Amino acid sequence: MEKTKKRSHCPISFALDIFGDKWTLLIVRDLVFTERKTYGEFLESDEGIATNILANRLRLLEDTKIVSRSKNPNDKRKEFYTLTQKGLDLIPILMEFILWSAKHDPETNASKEFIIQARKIKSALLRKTKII
Amino acid sequence: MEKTKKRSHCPISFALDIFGDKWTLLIVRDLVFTERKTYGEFLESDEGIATNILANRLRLLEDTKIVSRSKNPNDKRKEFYTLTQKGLDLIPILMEFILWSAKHDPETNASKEFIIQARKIKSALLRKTKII
DNA sequence: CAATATCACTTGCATTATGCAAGTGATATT
DNA sequence: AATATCACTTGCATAATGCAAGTGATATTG
Repeated sequence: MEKTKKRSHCPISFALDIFGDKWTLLIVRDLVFTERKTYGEFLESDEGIATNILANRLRLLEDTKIVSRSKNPNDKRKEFYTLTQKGLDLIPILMEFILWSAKHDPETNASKEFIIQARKIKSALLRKTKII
Repeated sequence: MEKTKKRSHCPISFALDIFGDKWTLLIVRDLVFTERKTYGEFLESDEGIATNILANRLRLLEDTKIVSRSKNPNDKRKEFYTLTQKGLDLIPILMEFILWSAKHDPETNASKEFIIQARKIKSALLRKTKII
């Protein structure tokens, strides 16, 4: 899989070249919102990523410096994956995904309280800046 | 192409089921940030989408109520595509994509002024809500 | 300490999606 | 009436994905 070719330097196209697929941001989601941090734990996520795809995406995330890996000193078979700053910078994107889906998926799992808090932040901002 | 199957009701997975690919959000980008609104105009975008993929994605965007189409009364060969409210609600996601890429692509095309303004909005918010 | 289990992958192969070029049918222009 | 344009569709080659069965290194168990 060739994920390194850039189609243009449009910032949206640049981002999609890296995480324009159905799996990459789910790994980032697991790193942000769950305790999952090893290969085996990512495999257990509900969506059921295939083993080869997971290995491929972890390599791409590492190549693009979104995650870094380190061996667990207590069990040298295990690798811990953690987000770099570049990866942490994806959190606002994830937040907007969540807000959009919470609004447009009638069966969303997103917790009401989470959405209320996230929306409050945004509306406070919009009032302050008089954009709307 | 089957884009209607939901893998889970995780809001991030729900969003990725719809626009977790390299093309869908580029069409939305064109509708938001450019004057492009017909099939032929989308084809001209720099990234070079294939004709069959464009047709497929426009159908999916229509099926998911993100865009709607209407015939041009002056030239009945032409279809105009426009964003619904659900499609307009994607703008914050696009904005976060732009901010992320502007930060992490050293060769980004994103205009400095645009980024400065977009960042101001966000930092005003963060100060106000004392999140950081 | 030998046998077995676990972990993080890789490999092979079938299925599905994408990319490219060449149509096609309806409408518009010359 | 002939040709051009528009929004697609079709066919086929190539690439990505999904699934099941390995593999090699380290850990655990009897």
